[in-house]
Amino acid sequence: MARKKEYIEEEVIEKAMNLFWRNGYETTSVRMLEKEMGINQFSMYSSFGNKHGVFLESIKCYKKKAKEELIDKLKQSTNGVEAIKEYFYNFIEFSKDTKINKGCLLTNTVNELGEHADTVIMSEIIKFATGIKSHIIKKLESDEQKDSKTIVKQANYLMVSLQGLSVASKMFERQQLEDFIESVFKSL
Amino acid sequence: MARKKEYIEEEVIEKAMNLFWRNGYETTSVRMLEKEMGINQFSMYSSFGNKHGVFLESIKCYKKKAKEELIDKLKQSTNGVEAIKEYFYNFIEFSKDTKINKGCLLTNTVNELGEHADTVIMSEIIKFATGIKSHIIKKLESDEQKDSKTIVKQANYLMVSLQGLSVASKMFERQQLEDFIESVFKSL
DNA sequence: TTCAAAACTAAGCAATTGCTTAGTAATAAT
DNA sequence: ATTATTACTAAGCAATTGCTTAGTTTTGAA
Repeated sequence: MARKKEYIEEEVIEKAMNLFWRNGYETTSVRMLEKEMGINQFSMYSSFGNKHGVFLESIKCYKKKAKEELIDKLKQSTNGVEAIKEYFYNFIEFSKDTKINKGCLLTNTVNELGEHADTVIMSEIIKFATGIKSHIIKKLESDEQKDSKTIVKQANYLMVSLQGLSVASKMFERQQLEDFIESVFKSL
Repeated sequence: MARKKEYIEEEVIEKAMNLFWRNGYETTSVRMLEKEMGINQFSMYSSFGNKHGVFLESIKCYKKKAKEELIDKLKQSTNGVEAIKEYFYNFIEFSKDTKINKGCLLTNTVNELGEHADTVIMSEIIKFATGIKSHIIKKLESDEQKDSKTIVKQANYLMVSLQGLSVASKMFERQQLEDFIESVFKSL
């Protein structure tokens, strides 16, 4: 009855996501997306509505990828606090690019769009951050000695440190990042 | 012989700087700069060459302001490591805005432009970061017990933490930021 | 007062932005 | 084979981008 799509939406969104990850939202033009995704603007707009829609799906794609490559590993590990440290190191690998790292797409987005960021996108980001935090808390709780108050404080500390690692990975050398991670976990 | 300028370049640049600080480089258009600076585009271009030139001068203006309000205080203090902690707290006040903080203009810039950033601007940023680091090292050295190797490691740690604070201040509440700062300095 | 130099106003430039639309091609139930 | 439905191509839309330029006003030394 109708013609078939010549592309798989999930596949082209992953390409879009990588472009947004490298360049940010504003700097990524629809023409660039066209080329990278390998589809026409018409197809883009009929599949995802507008540039914003492409970005929103890219965010979801990123979350899925980060879940598979980072969060699931954290969840499965039985190493307690050491597992969180591994998460930090895994993140550096996860965000690797040509020489300079790409950071975390979600952190990049908040940093770029700030309060101008769409509420739907912001809620996606907050949900993700909340998820990571609760997993960190679980790992901290495996250390019996800690009371709940210090656990919350340490979780906050680790979350901000993670942000720091994301930004710093875009400008600092590997050694400095490792120094940072080691120092962060020395105090726990 | 010639007509007088109706504006003071230093004054209009400070206004431009505040706009860049709030919005970032790309999102700040020449029309917005026109309004905020209170001068015509022609004047802008004759004084500063192009948008990039306005930005470069804004960066210099930011560095000057940060020096006066943050770095000089750090330098003058005799509180050792405690002085660095005060620097962290002062930074939060320094970057305050309506509800959400603006972060550090230089960190924001690296984060936005990444490797696309102009080399002149990048060298300005690196010079600034190097300056802060050397001041931090001086304060760390006032603690006699530390050997030079741990001082370097701790300085790296504090620099990345500062980046983290900059980004986190754009999305987290005051309490979480304070928890972070306290945790950072607990381990030193 | 004259007049060249500099600073102003404002209109407009080409290029790029996100997005739309008119026309054509493929699909499969009828 | 016909036909309605959907997906494609590609041209083009208004709006905005950074920047320029033509023309006017101000200035102070000559």
